[in-house]
Parts: sequence; structure tokens; C-alpha cells
Amino acid sequence: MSAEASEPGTVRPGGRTARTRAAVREATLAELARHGYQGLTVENVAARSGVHKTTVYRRWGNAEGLIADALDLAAEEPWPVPDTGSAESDLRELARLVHGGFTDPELGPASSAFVAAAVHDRAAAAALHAFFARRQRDAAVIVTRAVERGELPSGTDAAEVVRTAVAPLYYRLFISGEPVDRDVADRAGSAAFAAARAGVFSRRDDA
Amino acid sequence: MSAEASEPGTVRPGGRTARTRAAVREATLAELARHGYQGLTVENVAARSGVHKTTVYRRWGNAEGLIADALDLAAEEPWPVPDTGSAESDLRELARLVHGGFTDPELGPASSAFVAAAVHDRAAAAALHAFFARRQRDAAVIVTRAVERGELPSGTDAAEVVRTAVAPLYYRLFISGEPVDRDVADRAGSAAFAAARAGVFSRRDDA
DNA sequence: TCTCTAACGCAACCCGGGTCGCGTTAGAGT
DNA sequence: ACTCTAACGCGACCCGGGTTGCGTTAGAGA
Repeated sequence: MSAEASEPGTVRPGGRTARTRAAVREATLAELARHGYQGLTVENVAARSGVHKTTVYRRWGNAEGLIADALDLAAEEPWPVPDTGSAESDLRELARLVHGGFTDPELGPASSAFVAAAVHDRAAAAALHAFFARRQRDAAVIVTRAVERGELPSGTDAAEVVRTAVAPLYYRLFISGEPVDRDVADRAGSAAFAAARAGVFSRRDDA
Repeated sequence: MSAEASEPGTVRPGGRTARTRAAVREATLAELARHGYQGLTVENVAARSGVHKTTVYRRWGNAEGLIADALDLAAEEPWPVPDTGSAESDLRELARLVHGGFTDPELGPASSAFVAAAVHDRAAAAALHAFFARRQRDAAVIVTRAVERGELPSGTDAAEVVRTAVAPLYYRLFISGEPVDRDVADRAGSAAFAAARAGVFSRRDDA
């Protein structure tokens, strides 16, 4: 549902169509990295990719469709979930990973653009939500391992721990506009661990 | 810096100018509540307010300028910081307040529009950041009282506690797109309290 | 190799947000 | 009361993103 006519289920997925999609996806990421979400126009992407703008409009609809497609691609990439042997340092490392994804000069603009697009377009939002759902599933193993080690109480809601570990970073980046550094990431990871250890995220069976 | 030529420092702040500003501000909030950020155009605001669109463009620049101005107004409104006698329930109540601000059918669309605008426009972002800075200062008293009562360790970073209490709500609302309810708000408040109690937000003097 | 059609290229066109120049009005100062 | 000018109203205009109709190409199937 995220980006129609962009998955290999199309009637004619061969040669030219695939080349067009690849060229447009690459151009989208390049434009995003260079000008951010503000400067992402269908015309620029069309010019850079060598694909006519009419074709881009037909297959992706608008700039948000381009982002949704690029986001689907990004979601499929593997993600190095930390495994340091300690839940607290795993969560700190997780937060640092998020921090790096937005401050890295190459990945940062595109990542920010994804969020910006999701804020005001339904298709981009759906793609971003799917992206985060997948990342949260991947990261849940951190909590699973911690419970097995006895670091966290059994019945701890893994997704909630992960959310708590990364939420302050997104809050600073996109809401309050406050700076984000490694210390912030470390505190967020430690706070999530402390709350989990205190049993705040334990599922209640009576509910 | 947020909204130039909208503060009472203008050369001619009297009668007509003030009426125009009030009419435009009211129309902006009404349009925001009805159509959200997506449907906020200068033309619609001009038509609703009875002010000519050229005038709106001259004084507010664009749609984001309108939002920045409305945000400045909202920031000046008093805010009922919870005082229940317990830090944990104060923080839960604080999170519920945020939750209510975005789910309320009247306030919600405008609040969401503020965030959406801030993601796109620097002026709106500056206004939103000022708004949050003020709210965080107001809410810091919760931690101050808690420290006096001995509920939290002295030297606890009040702003960090407040951020942790509200960040998961914003994360769900604008990033991951997951549902937000009172239970989520309560967990966020309790998590912030648990982390603070564990000393995660204690300022280190050696730094 | 031949056919058929999905997908693409192309240029003209439309449309609405945003701008410009000028005349008018109202309120601040005296 | 009178003046002076900041602020506003007004309509024409510009411009670029997005659309439309049609001709062309390439690749899937036989």
C-alpha cells in the first residue's frame, strides 16, 4: 500500500522499468542528501535521473511518493542491533545508532527528510511507520536477551523499552529543537534501562 | 525574531493594525482546526478574516509565518502544571496533559499543525522551540518540589525528567505513528520518575 | 523473429499561489 | 482640527509545479 507500482509485482518488471526505478531512487536519495526535504522537487529528481518528469509523476505521484519508495528500500536494509552483553549498554548503543543516523552528514539529511515527509503526507507516513515497526521488532531481541540473563524482569514489554530509549532523541531533533549528542543518547538508553528494571514496562496479566 | 512586525513594537500599533492582527490570528486558528496544516493557505485565512491577502503576505510572509505568530500567542497562555503532592503522579498528569493537547478535537489539529509547520519552516521551528523551552521551565517545578520532598535525588536535571516524561508521546504521535492513550501517558510519566529516582538524570559535578 | 502493449518521452497547456505598483484609509502627533 | 505617513485594499500580473493527449520505444510472450 505504501508505494504502488513500485514493487516487483508489476506487469512488466523487466529491463527498462527496473532501470527507471533504480535511477529515480538513486536520484531521490542524492537530491535529499543535497537539498533536504525542502528542495526535493519532482522536476529536479527527473532531471538528475534522466527520466522524464511525466514518467515520475505517473509512477510516484509526487515528491512524497518518491520518499515513500526510498523508505521502503531503506527498510529492507539489514540493521546491526547491538549485542554487547549488557542490556544497558545495548540500549545506549541503540540510541547512539539513532543519533548517528541523523547527524551523519551523508545519512542525516535523508533521514530527516523522511520524518518531515511523514509529518504531512499519508503515504510517506505509512512507509515510515512500517519502517519503525520493523526496526522495533529487530531491536526487541535486546530485551529478550536481558530477560534471559536476569537483567530485566520477565514480562517486560520489549517494544516499550526500545521506544523509551530512542524517543528523547526524536523529541529533541524534531519537536523541541534541542541539541543531541552522545551524552543525550547515553542518558536515554540508561533511562530506558532503569525504568524497565524498576518494572514500569512489565505487562500486567490482569489487564 | 519569530514573527517580525507582529509584536507591539511596531511604529503604529493602534486600532486598525491591532484589529487586523487579531482577525488574522483567529482565522488562522479556525482554519487550522478545520483543515489542519495541509489545508492552511494564506488565501483561505485572508478570506475568512476579511483581510486582503496582500496584507497577510506583507505582514506574515507565508503560511508558516501565520503559524509562528499563533504559536507566540499560545506560548503566552498560562499552563496548569500539575501539583498532586507526588512526583510520579505529577509526571503522569503532565504526560496526560500533553496527550490531551493533541487528541482533543478542538486543540488537537492546531497542535499537530504547529509541529508539522516547525518541521518545514525555520521561523515556525524557532517559535515552537521557544514554546517548548517555556513549557519546560514551567514544568521544572515538579522536580524541584520532588527534590524538596526527598522523592528524587538532589541535583536531578529537571528539564531532562520532563523531556523523558513527554518524549514517548511525541515519538508515537509524529514518528512511529503508534496509538497514544492514557496508559501510554501514565507509563511515560512513571518511566521518567523511575529513571530519575535511579539517578540517571543526576548532574555529575566532575563533568 | 514477429507481434502487441505496457511503459516512456515529449511539448503544450492549465491553474493557483505568490508578487507588484499604485491608490486609499485611518490613526498618531501636534 | 489638520497633516503626514504607515498600513491596508485592490486588481493585474508572473511563474513554476503539475496535468493532458498523443506519438514512440522496448521487452514479454509465442
